[in-house]
Amino acid sequence: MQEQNFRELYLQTLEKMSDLTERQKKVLQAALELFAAQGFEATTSAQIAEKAGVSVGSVYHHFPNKQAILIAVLTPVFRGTLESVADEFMTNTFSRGFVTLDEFITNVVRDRMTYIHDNATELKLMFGQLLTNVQFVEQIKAFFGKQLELFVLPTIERFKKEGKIADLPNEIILQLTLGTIVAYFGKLILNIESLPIEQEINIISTLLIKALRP
Amino acid sequence: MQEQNFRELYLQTLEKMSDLTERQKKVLQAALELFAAQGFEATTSAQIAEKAGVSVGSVYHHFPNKQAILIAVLTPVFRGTLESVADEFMTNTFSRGFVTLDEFITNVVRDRMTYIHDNATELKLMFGQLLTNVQFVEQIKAFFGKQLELFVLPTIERFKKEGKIADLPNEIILQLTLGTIVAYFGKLILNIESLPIEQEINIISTLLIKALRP
Amino acid sequence: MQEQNFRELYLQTLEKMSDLTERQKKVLQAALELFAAQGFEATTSAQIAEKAGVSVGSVYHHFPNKQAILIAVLTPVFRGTLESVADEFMTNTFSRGFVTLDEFITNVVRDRMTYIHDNATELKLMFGQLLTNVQFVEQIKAFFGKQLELFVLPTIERFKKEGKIADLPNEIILQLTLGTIVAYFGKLILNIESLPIEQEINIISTLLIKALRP
Amino acid sequence: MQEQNFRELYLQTLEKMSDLTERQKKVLQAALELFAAQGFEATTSAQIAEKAGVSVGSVYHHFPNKQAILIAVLTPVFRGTLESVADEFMTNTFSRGFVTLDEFITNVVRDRMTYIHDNATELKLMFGQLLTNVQFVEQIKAFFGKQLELFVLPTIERFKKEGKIADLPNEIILQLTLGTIVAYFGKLILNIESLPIEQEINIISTLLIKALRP
DNA sequence: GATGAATGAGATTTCATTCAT
DNA sequence: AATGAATGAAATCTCATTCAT
Repeated sequence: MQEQNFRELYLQTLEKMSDLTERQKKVLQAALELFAAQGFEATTSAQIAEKAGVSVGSVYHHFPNKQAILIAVLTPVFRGTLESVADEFMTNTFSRGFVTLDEFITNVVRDRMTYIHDNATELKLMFGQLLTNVQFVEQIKAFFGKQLELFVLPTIERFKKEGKIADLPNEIILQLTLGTIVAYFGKLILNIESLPIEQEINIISTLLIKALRP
Repeated sequence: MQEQNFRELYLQTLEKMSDLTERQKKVLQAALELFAAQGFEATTSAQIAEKAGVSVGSVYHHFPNKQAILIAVLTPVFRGTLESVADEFMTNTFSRGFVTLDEFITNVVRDRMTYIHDNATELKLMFGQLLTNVQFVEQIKAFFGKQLELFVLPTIERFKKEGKIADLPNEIILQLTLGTIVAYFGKLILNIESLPIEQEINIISTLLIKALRP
Repeated sequence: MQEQNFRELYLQTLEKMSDLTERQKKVLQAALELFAAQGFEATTSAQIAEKAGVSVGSVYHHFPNKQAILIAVLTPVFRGTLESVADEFMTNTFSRGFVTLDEFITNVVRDRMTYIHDNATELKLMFGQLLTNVQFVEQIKAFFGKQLELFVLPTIERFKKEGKIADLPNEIILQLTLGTIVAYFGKLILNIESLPIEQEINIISTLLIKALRP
Repeated sequence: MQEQNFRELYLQTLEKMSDLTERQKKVLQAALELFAAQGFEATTSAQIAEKAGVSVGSVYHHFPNKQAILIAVLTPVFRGTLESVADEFMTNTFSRGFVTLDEFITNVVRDRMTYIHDNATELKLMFGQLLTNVQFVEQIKAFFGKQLELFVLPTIERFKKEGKIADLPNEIILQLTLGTIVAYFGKLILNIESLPIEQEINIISTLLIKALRP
């Protein structure tokens, strides 16, 4: 991966992402599934073209190279995973003016676990990239850090002040909460049977609340 | 990846793993680092040879193909990750006949977090394979499942009977515990600052104990 | 380059060259500049279309293929370079009934150096083709040979008979004269500073006259 | 042609040029002939490999890309064309302490025309590159300029001081001399019959001497 | 006529693997 | 055993040309 071009390609790609043709969407969908299943390097242009039902030349007519396809695929995942934190937190969780820790935790758990459940393929690709793509790690960290600063940490601080949550370092609270939630993704990947998602959400929420209560 | 040969190659490789020459160790170390950093597919034989300070021909003299190198690298990781559960659990934890949940949890957390801390590179490679290597997933599941059946679950059951732990489904207990522990690996990967490991172990243990107490 | 079609394409192209649309002229101008700067092979249809400000499809609407564009571009160059010899020689030089070698040489030098000066791009393309395009070489030779036979050599012979020029083989006279003139093109290509063209013409003419005098 | 890398590739290539294997020489010889006959862009790796009697992979084992082959081919041409000016001028011409303009001109003409006669293929490639390769033009100019400054111009100046040569601008003297000599190359390219080379040298020398005498 | 998306043939390049030394 | 040159199969990418709109 030519890492030096990542940012440049990213910006170029973003421009074109607003109005994708039907064909481009098919290519991206095919690429997403293949990248997630086999990894980026192990996926060939020919496989993408075939799965998308177009010619290889057509793939390259719309995207300058394979890396651009990766970026075009990652961008919505990236946004969906992280920007939605802001949107959904604000609209679903924070904006409702939660008073109890219970409601807060339950909502966060429901929100994120549902997201994981609905977007397992996208997340698989994202995790794969986190392991080997240094540039991507930086982008994720920058974006994720900002979201935390803006939305999550202030809420946790508020709970601390109100004495509704144990006085733990924020990083530990996040490690416990997110770790437990992300472990749900691990179960999906490993194809381990789970309880029905609604039940999972309830039990996990209860556990986390118990752990975090002062 | 020629998946049909995985098991066969694995067995062949195991045989030779007992007495590795100096040269072979250098190759495996180089391969480990490159696979972890770039992924298996993105790593070329030439890179491995160069990093190991040997010729390409030499690499192929000791290993029949690139996949065999992967297996040879993965095997100790695999064992180190999972077999050690047995060893260490039995020698350090279980065999001592713990009576309190506190001691049990604290020991598990210390054991696994220390392992993660000391073997981040190996684990990175393992996670990468978990995402794309179906055969590997099966092996991991089989092995991990057996270890759980043999050592971990009986202990948890014992605690349940003794009323020392909340009456939760085992999978939830594991999700909470392992998720929180594995999140420590996430921090390492993302290069996020942590507390000193001793402190992390203490706080995390305390939190998990609090969550799991009846 | 499909050489077998060159002549056929050439004849087809000639027919259409008399009445070029505005669009076709833009395409040919763009192609001329790109072919001269980068060479024929290194220039893509897309580049021509873009530089001409038209679509790729439009280029192919007017010309059957890339080679036809080359021919359409070369033809006027070809004619401009060689047919003009006839025109200009007859109207400017020969028809005036020169009596002195001085006037003859000075006029030839002025005529050709001015042409080179005004058509450097076209000539660059022509020289490029002379190096690699066998068909083109044949055409140039045939055409050039005819012009020489008809206009230039008779004049030289006349001068010889009149004792106004040294008794040298014609090919040597041409080598000296044309070589020195074409070297002016070399200076342009290499971006080497020259004297003002009027001065160049005078000095070069003087030198050639001195060399060719009996 | 990725022009930004030309210099870098050039330097890398030079290092390896000192000890070429038999196989590399065959590849370079094949490439030289094909590039000269068809041009760089029109020559495929497969053609080079076939003509050299090796596999395509083998070509790329020794040269990182097609451009590196071009550079490796051009370098000796470049050197042969220009460095030899220094060597041969010094050993054959200048060092003999010529006293007459006649001997000087005759030697230069013989030296360069013989070189052209013996290296027409190499020169064809070089001229082709001069037309389209900006980087190469710069290298040629720099090198050629230096050779002129060091060897040729001082000699011309000496002749001027001694009153053995007409008082003309140096650039004009070069244009006349080199133009006439290079025109010999033109004849070869156009496949125009010449006199026997010894005779050509004599007549051309005589003409140039006549033109340059005070 | 005009457009530019689509394509397929082919070019460049990569790389795991083999093999002569 | 060790080396690294050699190879062929396959991957990425390019581009002249076609064609539906």
